[in-house]
Order: sequence, then C-alpha cells, then structure tokens
Amino acid sequence: MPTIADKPPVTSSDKTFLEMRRAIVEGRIPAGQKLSETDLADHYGVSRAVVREAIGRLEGIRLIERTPNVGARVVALSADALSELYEVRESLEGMAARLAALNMTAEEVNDLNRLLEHHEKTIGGSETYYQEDGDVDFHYCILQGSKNRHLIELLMNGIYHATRMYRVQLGMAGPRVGTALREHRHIVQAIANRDAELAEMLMRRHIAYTKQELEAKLRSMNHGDTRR
Amino acid sequence: MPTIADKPPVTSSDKTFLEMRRAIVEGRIPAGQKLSETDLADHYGVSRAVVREAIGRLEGIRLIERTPNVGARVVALSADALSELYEVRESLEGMAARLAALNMTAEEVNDLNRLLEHHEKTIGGSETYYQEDGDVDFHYCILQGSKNRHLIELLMNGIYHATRMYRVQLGMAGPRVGTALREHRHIVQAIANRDAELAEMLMRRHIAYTKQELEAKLRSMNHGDTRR
DNA sequence: TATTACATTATTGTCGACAATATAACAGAA
DNA sequence: TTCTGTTATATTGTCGACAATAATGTAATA
Repeated sequence: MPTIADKPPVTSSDKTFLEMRRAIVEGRIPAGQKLSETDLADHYGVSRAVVREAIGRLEGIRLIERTPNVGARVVALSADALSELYEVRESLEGMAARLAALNMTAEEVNDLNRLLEHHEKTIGGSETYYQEDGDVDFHYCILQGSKNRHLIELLMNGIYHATRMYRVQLGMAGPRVGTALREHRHIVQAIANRDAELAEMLMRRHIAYTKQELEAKLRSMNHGDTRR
Repeated sequence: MPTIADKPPVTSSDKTFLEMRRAIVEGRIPAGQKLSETDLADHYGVSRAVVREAIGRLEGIRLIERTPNVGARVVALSADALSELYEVRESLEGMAARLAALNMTAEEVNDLNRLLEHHEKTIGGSETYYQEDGDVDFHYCILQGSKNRHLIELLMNGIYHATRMYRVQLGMAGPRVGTALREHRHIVQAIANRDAELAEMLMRRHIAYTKQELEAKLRSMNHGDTRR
C-alpha cells in the first residue's frame, strides 16, 4: 500500500537532479564515467547552471565525486566501497531499529505487523513485488518509527540510493527473499516487545547478511571489470 | 601535534563556503536566520552564483535548510535537534571505534597512545588546549583508524561541524575534561586489545555522556529563546 | 626517439541580466 | 475593523556570455 513517494519536484534543478540520480542508480550513466556539464545541459534541455546545481546535490549524496577545475564523475562500483557503505548502513539502521522500539506508537507497530502479513501472503505467489518495494517499505517504516529526522534524512536521501545502485547494477533478484522475511519478522517482534537492544542487534545482523550476499555476487561477477 | 587541516580552498566558492560555515558554527550568522543571497553576495564580495553554490553545499551538510522559491535559513538550535544529532553520532562513532579496533595498524595504535599521554601531561597545566583540539584530535585519530572513507566523510564534513556549532554557541568549556580523558583511555585500551565489541560500546557511552552534558547545559540556558 | 616548451583547444568557474515566484503593501467590501 | 482580492516589490530560479584553468596537440631541441 504505502510505496514511498518523493515530494514532487518543483524547480527545474529538482527534475534534473532526480532524473540524473535515477540514471546513475540504474546504470544508464555508467559508474565511473566523467560528466560533461555542457553535454548534460543540452541532453536535459536546460542551462548549465541547473546542471551544476544538480551535480552539486548529487555530490552531496555521494553519488558523484568532483575535483575543482577538472570535473565530476560518477562514483565507481568496488568491493571496498560496497563494504564501507554497508558498514555505515548497518550502524545507522541498527540505531533506527533501536529508536523505533522506543518511540513507535502502538498504531505504528500495528501497521508494521500488517505490512509483514501482507508480505507473507504475496510472497507465496512468487511475485517479485516483495523483493524490491516490500523490502524498501519495511525499512522505511522502521526508519520513520525512529522519529529521528536527521537519521531519516541521512538514509533516505543518501545511503539508500547508493545501496540501490549496487542492487540494481548487480542485477539483484536474490534468493534471500524467504530468509529475509523471517528476519523481518523477528525484528518486528523485538520492536513490539520494546526490546531496543535486541531490535538493534537483529537489524544489524540482517544488514550484515545482505552485505555478504552482495559481496558474493560482486565477486562472482568480477571478471575483472571496474570501468574507468 | 596533528591539528587537523582542511585542504586549502582553491575556488572562490570554496572560500565562501568555508567562511560561511565558520560564521554559522560560531554563531556570527545566528541560528534560524534567513539568508539573503544578494546580501551575502556583496558581503563576501562575490557573485550570487558562488553564494548559491556555497549555500547548496551548506545544505548538504545540514547546516542550513532550503525551501524552493522561498530561500535558505540556518538550522535552529533545539533540544530535539541536538538529541537527534547525537544519536546519529553515537551510532557512527561507535562503528568507527569498532572498525578502528579491527583495522588500525600497530603504529597507529602507538600514535594514539602517545596522543593520550600528551593530553595527560598538558591537562595538569589547566590549559584549555585539551578541551577543544585535544578532543577533536582523539576522535579524528580513531576515525581515521576505521579506514572507512564513507564514515570519515560523513563525520568530518557533516556531523562534526553541527556538533561544534552546539558546543561553541552553548559556550562549552565544560567540567567533563577529566572524566572524558579517563573514558578516552579505556577506549584506547580496548582498541589496543583488538576488542571491537568493547571499543564500540565504550565509545557509544562516551558520546552518550557528552550528549547528556550538552542537554543539561541547553536546558539551563533555556530562558525560553529559540530565535526565529 | 624522447622530451621539453609553447600554443591551441576544451572545460569549468564566475558574472550580470532577465524570468518566475513568493512576500508585502494596499484598496475596497462586508 | 477585518477580511479578501489586487497590485507592487523583493527574492529566488534560470539563462547566456566571458574569464580562468586544465587538457591536448605541436614544434623544437637534445
């Protein structure tokens, strides 16, 4: 039901930023590639100023890197970067789960349970629905429950897009669906019991497993290409 | 000895960004204040474009907030925001300590010990040296030891400036100097023993204490003013 | 041939002006 | 007076052009 929506882009820079972000996450602008401001400008039909603003924001969320007087390039996909990213995510989402256990209202816990039930049903039909949106919804729900705006910002507008970049570009339609759902259930239970300590620990494990899965996939695909 | 240095600003936007950041952290541009692009432009003697770029980067660091077609304003100092900030910091620096215990070289551990000894000496002279730079150096050292670039970025270019903003503007020359030093010693010991679990836990406590201290100060000063 | 110095080209950084939007000021009606 | 609708003003968003810097290519020299 509650698939997340970005607030609608109002300014021209917003649109360009969102389009570029999507293109990068989906690999249509390949990892590691140099970005030409003028090229992007007339590709998106806007002025260089708005492209520059978009690039600035993309740098802010660490999807691209910039060196003065030289230019910007999309970050490279690497095992190290993936590892570092997931270490940060483990830390932050662990804290989110902890805070959710403390701060979620009874209603919110109910919603979370309903979400879980919904997933348990739909997963039987072998739909790929759960795989993407379902997982996102789950983590989103807990994150909101933390009631920590700073944390929410950091994950929603930063980490998540980077992780999705790896997921998408590594072609993740992984086999961990069933396992993940079981882990989700335990986390929700801990939150319902207001056991902050346990909720954090379980969430951290959950993310650590996902990390291992991605690393394995990355290794298996690594027939030696890190594009420049 | 190794007080941290930003890499020298090359472009005009860099300088403006750094100056504005400092002005905000030190409260010379007061918290919650609306920012006029034109005013800033001729105050710093640059064009509006560079001010806009600086503002964009300051937004990326969460030192200012922006609403489209309306403008930017410095974030407000509030008990909630402080709390949220320190929850994030606790999480991230805890992870940093954990990783440092795993990844620091023997030399780096030695450096850390030497740093600690140096502080133990200088603290006798009741110099305020330790209070600011010393503490920063300590956390910086461990952060580097984590070897996680993403983590380093997040803390160095984001969280630290926001926390310093509270410290400076609340006039923190706090009484926790001695206590903090003892905590530092325990953390270093855990890292030297390669006890990642303990290092993380001690660091988290250390930060949680600091948070409480700041919250107390904030409450005591709160004669009802959150500036608009 | 390899290398250095210089000139050329392309790309980014900065600027001032115009367009679009929001805020403020004002006038009129209930 | 208070509210509403309209006009005026100020501020932000966008653009194209110029300046400054880096990357490239070329010629001259060892």
